[in-house]
Amino acid sequence: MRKTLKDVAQKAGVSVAVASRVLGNYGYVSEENKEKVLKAAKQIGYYSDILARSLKTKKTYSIGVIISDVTTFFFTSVVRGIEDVANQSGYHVTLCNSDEDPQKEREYLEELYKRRVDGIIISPTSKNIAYIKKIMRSGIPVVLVDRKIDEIDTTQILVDNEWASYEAVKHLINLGYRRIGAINGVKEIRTSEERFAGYKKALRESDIKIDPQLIKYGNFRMENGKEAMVELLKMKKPPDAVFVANETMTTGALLALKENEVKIPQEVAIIGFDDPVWAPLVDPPLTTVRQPSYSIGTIASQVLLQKMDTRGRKTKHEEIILKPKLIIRESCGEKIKIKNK
Amino acid sequence: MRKTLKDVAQKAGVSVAVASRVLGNYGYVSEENKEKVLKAAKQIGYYSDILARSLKTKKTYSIGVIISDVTTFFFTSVVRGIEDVANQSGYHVTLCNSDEDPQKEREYLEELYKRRVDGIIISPTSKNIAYIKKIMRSGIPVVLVDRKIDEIDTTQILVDNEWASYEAVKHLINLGYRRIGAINGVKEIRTSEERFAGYKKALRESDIKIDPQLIKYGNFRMENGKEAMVELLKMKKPPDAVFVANETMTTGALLALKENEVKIPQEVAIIGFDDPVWAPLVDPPLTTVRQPSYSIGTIASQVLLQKMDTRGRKTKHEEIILKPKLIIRESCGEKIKIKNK
DNA sequence: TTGTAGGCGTTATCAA
DNA sequence: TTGATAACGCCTACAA
Repeated sequence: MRKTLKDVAQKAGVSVAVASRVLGNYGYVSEENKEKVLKAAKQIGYYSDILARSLKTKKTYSIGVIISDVTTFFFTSVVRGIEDVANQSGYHVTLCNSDEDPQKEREYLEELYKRRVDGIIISPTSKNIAYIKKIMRSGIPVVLVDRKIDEIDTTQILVDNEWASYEAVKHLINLGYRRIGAINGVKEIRTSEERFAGYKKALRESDIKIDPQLIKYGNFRMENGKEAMVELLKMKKPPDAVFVANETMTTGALLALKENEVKIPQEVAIIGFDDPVWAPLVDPPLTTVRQPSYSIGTIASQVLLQKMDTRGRKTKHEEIILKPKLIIRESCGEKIKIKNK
Repeated sequence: MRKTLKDVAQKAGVSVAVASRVLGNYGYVSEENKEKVLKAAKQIGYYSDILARSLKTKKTYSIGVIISDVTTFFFTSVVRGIEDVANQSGYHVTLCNSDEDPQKEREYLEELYKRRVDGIIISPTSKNIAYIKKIMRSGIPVVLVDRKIDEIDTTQILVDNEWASYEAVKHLINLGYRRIGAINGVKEIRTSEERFAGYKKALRESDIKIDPQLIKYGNFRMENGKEAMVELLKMKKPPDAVFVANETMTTGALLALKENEVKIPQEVAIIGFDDPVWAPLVDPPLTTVRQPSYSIGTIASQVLLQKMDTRGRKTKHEEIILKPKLIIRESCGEKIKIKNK
């Protein structure tokens, strides 16, 4: 059976209060008793029951993380970042995949609330804003990552999406591409909007007409990227370059290109958001926008830890915006050179 | 402030017992009171406190999962499998990355124990066997995945590693390769041993001498794979094919080949364990051993759920062995054809 | 069908 | 310094 404080106290011949004090490392205890308790605890293999402790102290030393899908490189490294700093401060993280599904997101939020996590880090859909606010009001600090939500007054760790995709598309334009397609994420998500805005801005700036036919929307999933790319390829006049707004859709798009034996970049150039480990290995090495994903995680964790310390104080809307980086490899080639060949 | 059952009861004008009964959905309650309670709970925004409940019921409805690294495709999909079925039964999973570090593994085991998870799924190092047994003895069921440990009497969801790597290496031999290198995982892990055994068996069967110089060991990490491949390439007589024992090391090995501009498979053929989404996209498309990772997860979860139901009954050592599949793409080419070119 | 009250394992107050 | 003892929020005999 599971050992309790009472067992320890009995074994050590002291009261539970004393046992609790030495094991909890607070209050006054004589050296003698301290030793006795420690020894007894070890002997019977006692481990404190966090449930009971939390019930009493109102601290669970756990934080909840809700992201859309651990399966991607981006979130995977955000999570590692979060964990690495949270663990260091003695916090445990419980992870939830919302799969971009507001319903699931809502359920996980409730679950985390019920489990009394001390704080939450979330990459939110835009459908549970009211509930997130409610949770915050109840005293649980929340930090947003990756996706901005104006209505929520807390710290948000973001990436300069518009700037990054602007740079990416401009890169294509500079290389001589003019018919540039885009495979975007779902419209409702701020991140998608921003990346799309960068795309439009770059085209506009170069006086390239925006052709709605070249613009596709997906749900950030592989299949969507694939389908979108297939549609693009099927056009009478397909694009000569494509900007893809995230990692999984890029994988899908590349798969489509492969299956249709389209030469990259000779027939279609491609540039993707997110820079997974395999980007340099594909054929040809993929030019990408690299997000500082691990840093997003560590910063989010640090900010949250701090908020948990100063609980109660009202938090303001605050944005920490990180700059992604364009990693130029070979999937965009150089339109001009290609033409001259 | 957080609402409690008492608040609900007060609001509904009944006793906490009644409120508890309707919210907990058990026992007798009049329709009238049921409605009143439900309404009150909703109005004040009540959510049960799982901590308190768990303390009383001894059930946390959460299971702990310890794997080496969520960052890999293999574990990522094992975890998705686990979660998908656990969630369906109302269980929550808390995830821990041990990074192959026995110390960390031990800490997480303790943490999960303290947090009173109802069950544990672990892909273990071989250093905490005694502690795992102790946890099991205390009544928490444990299921092992991916790595066999003879001394632990519980269900283990495994993959036929020896057979799979035997098939992989035989594939290379059939294609005409004779100088076949191996980049293995750490020796202490059963999985590594088994994969290495398959390699040896295939060579032996074809009367190919096993050259210790061609055999490298890594810690399942990317850098290791890279270094090992570099060493292999530096040999006066490098291998003409290499078998790599897991995904991350394969990534590293491919990176090394790329950086050294080694042509695959003309100069060195390569075959990797694990089949990440990007395998078909690399240059050339990678021949791999695909493990049924998602199934490993779902099965582990199902088995664990069942064990949690029949708690107390003593469990036996039992192995569920799944067959991986060789996915032939182009990274092994055909030695003979290459020679004839 | 309802309500009272004790207990889950800890922490923490207060008197000794 | 120590030890009773009252919470923490919930469940659940048991009595009514």
